[in-house]
Amino acid sequence: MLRTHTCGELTLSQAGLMVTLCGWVQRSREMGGLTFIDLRDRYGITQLVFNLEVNAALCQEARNLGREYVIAAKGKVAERSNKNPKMPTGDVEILVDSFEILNISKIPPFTIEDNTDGGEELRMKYRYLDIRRNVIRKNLELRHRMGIAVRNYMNDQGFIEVETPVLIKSTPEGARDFVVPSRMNPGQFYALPQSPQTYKQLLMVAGLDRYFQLVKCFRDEDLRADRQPEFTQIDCEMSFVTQEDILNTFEGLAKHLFQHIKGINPGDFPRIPYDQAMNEYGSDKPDIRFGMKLVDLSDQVKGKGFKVFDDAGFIGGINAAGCTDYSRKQLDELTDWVKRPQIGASGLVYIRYGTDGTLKSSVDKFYTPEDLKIIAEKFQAQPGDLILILAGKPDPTHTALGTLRLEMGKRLGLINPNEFKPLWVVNFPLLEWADDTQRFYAKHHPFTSPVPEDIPLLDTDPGAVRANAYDLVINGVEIGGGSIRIHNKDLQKKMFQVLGFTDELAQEQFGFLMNAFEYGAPPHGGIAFGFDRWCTVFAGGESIRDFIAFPKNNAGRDIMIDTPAVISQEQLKELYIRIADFPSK
RNA sequence: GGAUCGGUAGUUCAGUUGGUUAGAAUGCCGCCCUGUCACGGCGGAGGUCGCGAGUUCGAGUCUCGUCCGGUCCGCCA
Repeated sequence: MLRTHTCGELTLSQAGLMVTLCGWVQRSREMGGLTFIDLRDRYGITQLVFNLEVNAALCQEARNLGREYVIAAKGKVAERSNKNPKMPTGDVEILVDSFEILNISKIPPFTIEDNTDGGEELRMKYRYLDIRRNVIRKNLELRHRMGIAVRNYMNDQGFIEVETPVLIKSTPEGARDFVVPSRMNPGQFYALPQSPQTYKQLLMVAGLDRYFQLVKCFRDEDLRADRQPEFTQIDCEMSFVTQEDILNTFEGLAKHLFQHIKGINPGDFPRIPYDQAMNEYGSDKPDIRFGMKLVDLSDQVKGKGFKVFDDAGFIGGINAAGCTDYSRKQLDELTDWVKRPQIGASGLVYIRYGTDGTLKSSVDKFYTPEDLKIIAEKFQAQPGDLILILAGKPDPTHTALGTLRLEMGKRLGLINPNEFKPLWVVNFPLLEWADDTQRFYAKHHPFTSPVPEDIPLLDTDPGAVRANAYDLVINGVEIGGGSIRIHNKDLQKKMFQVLGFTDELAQEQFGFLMNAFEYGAPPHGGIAFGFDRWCTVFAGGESIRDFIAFPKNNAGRDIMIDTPAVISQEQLKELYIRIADFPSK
């Protein structure tokens, strides 16, 4: 070993000891006759001291050390005359006898500090320097502890971790697949898994009973702050279980993580049906850290001559309590905000409940003070409150109100970043109708079982069929989701029919699964959690990129190694691939 | 596919109705300083204002195009 101790562990109890430390030069301070160097490694920072009077040559050498030089320094641990209570090693320093430069460094393009001056792009380009910073390193350490805690809990519950293939088969449903050409099978392609879904079901047919895996998954879709093309799932499946069993088992996992990582007991998780989540929060992943629930006004406000409301399929609002000081200008700004294409509302109606008890609205032409009073009562509004109302088609208006609710919650400071409110959303619809392609799509995935009493509806009213599916939501973030699966070949076949698959296509794509179901498939179900997101939520982070060692940017590029990149003609030729003309950049 | 914000010193940013030599902080370099720890003091270097056209006597500033980055909608079973 080049070192005897780390830079984070020396205290007064080691005073007098000869030690050797290795690390990076964080910063040096020259005081004329004295030179101080902060030496940093993963574990902390220890101060090195050089005294011009004691060893002039060594002190001069130390003054030539630049930021991020890597050195090994040998010396005696000494009590400081001026202690620094802000750092764990602040009681001691090393009186350096000798040091060796293990490597020099160019001046880093940004400062390696908690509050770095580096922008996002630069930090990504020099990610290995970014990871030297406490912030990112601590994120990766949190991720490590989370992974260990997950494996411990799952192991204790009798789950076994099984690795499933990464080179699999492309399927038409769901996200776009990343594909990989096969040299040995010209013209044919593997796909990278969007999830190990079918494999874990086959492991249930195989009798493994309880499976889990911390596994990389891949989706070739456009990215966001919370979406990467490759990401990690905690993928789980169990046999001989009901939905109740799964919710209990994995509420246990979540509580275990809350306990061991955050040191908190979140209590039992509420279970909210999908319909209720949409009606009350305008979202299937509600942030229930604050109220401001949606209020349905559809029955109250029609027939007063206001055409927008009379023509709307749904009129609803929220009570942004305490916004009485919102000026006309702010309300106009809020109106523009909801009219942005991202939200898509056509307008915003407000009712201001003045502190003097008067009601003033943007639709006074159509509604008497008495009308407004009745509306205000529906919101349980108090003097000083501000009611915001949107109208339009039911689904988009609920969603828009949900977005407005979150925005107002943020603006009013109702969201406590240190609070955690997990919940289950249950009873999702099984299917979703798509107008453009005129067919149903699986809301979850095509292996999700319908609620048994709704199975007859598959023939008469597929859109009304509820699924045995559930999501875990924490603070408005979808952490995971799953379902009880179909384990019956005929029902699976029926499901593919409803989704518009011909029997031939279903057989071609998923024949291996349906065939397996003919050999004694047990009832089973499971769940998968977004591991990166869970880490992000626990740390109160904004972007999952800060919890991934080497993430991709918005365009799916790794700007550090500069990929994706073109490959050689020789490689293409081996793969029988010719690049077609494409719009040049 | 669409919306929107940004690109100026190594870095993070400011830059007025278009007008002299483009600024600040920090970092970097040099000198001074024996108890600093975001040390301090003095001095210095450092710019293709992303790129290309256009308008203008004159463009960091206005227009168009383009590239790059951030956020969001669509998309993400």
